[in-house]
Amino acid sequence: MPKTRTSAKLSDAAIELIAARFRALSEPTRLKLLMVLEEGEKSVTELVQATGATQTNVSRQLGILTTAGLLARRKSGLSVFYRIADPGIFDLCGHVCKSLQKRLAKENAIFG
Amino acid sequence: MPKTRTSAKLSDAAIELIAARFRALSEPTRLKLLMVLEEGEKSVTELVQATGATQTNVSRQLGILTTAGLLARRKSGLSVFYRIADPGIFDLCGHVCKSLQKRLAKENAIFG
DNA sequence: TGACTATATGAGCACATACAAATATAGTGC
DNA sequence: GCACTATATTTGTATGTGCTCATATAGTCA
Repeated sequence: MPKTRTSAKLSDAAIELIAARFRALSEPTRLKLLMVLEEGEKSVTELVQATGATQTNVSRQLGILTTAGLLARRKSGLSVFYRIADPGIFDLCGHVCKSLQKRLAKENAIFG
Repeated sequence: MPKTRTSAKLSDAAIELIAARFRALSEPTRLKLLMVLEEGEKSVTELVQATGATQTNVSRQLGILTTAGLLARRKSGLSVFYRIADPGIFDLCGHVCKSLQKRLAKENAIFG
């Protein structure tokens, strides 16, 4: 029996969904927001302060992350609080970090 | 003791590297190439046939994936063979798939 | 060398999107 | 209602990039 392949024969629509999820994670501004939110739920104002980005841009990127299903929204009075909807993201980031470290170590070894 | 956060206080440069890796995975054409290559090493011509994309575009996307460190190249005669350099990618795709399935199931449950 | 095949690259178009400035919306308290 | 605050959206601009057509490069074989 052949080794199982996880990604064989996925439909074009499924592939597009996967690509979209990666695309949501492909901007530093959005990654920073996610990392701040790893501490816990935060208001837009807090996120503006934490990231140094403009309010306009923070709102927009939060909207993108929410539409992508990565964040959840909760309104309370004047404020809107965002929180991580899918903690699995951090596993992804962790994997990527490990992979990058391995690659850089290999490149260093060549020139070391 | 607080729960360990994997992504706290990463430098801007590190965050940009992570974003770049996700960006490399954010296009269906490139995901398709990776999935075909999961079967094993393939020439550009084989990849053109397998994906239905133009030769120009396949070459270009293979270049991007190689620069991103996801593929490795091997020349043999007239042909160039590409292979997966970092099999960890498929873990990433698997995680994303599971996450998407969970989300879709939840959305279905709401309307079911 | 010349004809042929496989792959890569340059130029240009079309489209997406990150960002900012200004404005709109929604909620609070007087 | 009015002033005030917090968040979202509209508009415009600049930049990035996926794709294609045409061409260049590299290798094989006669």
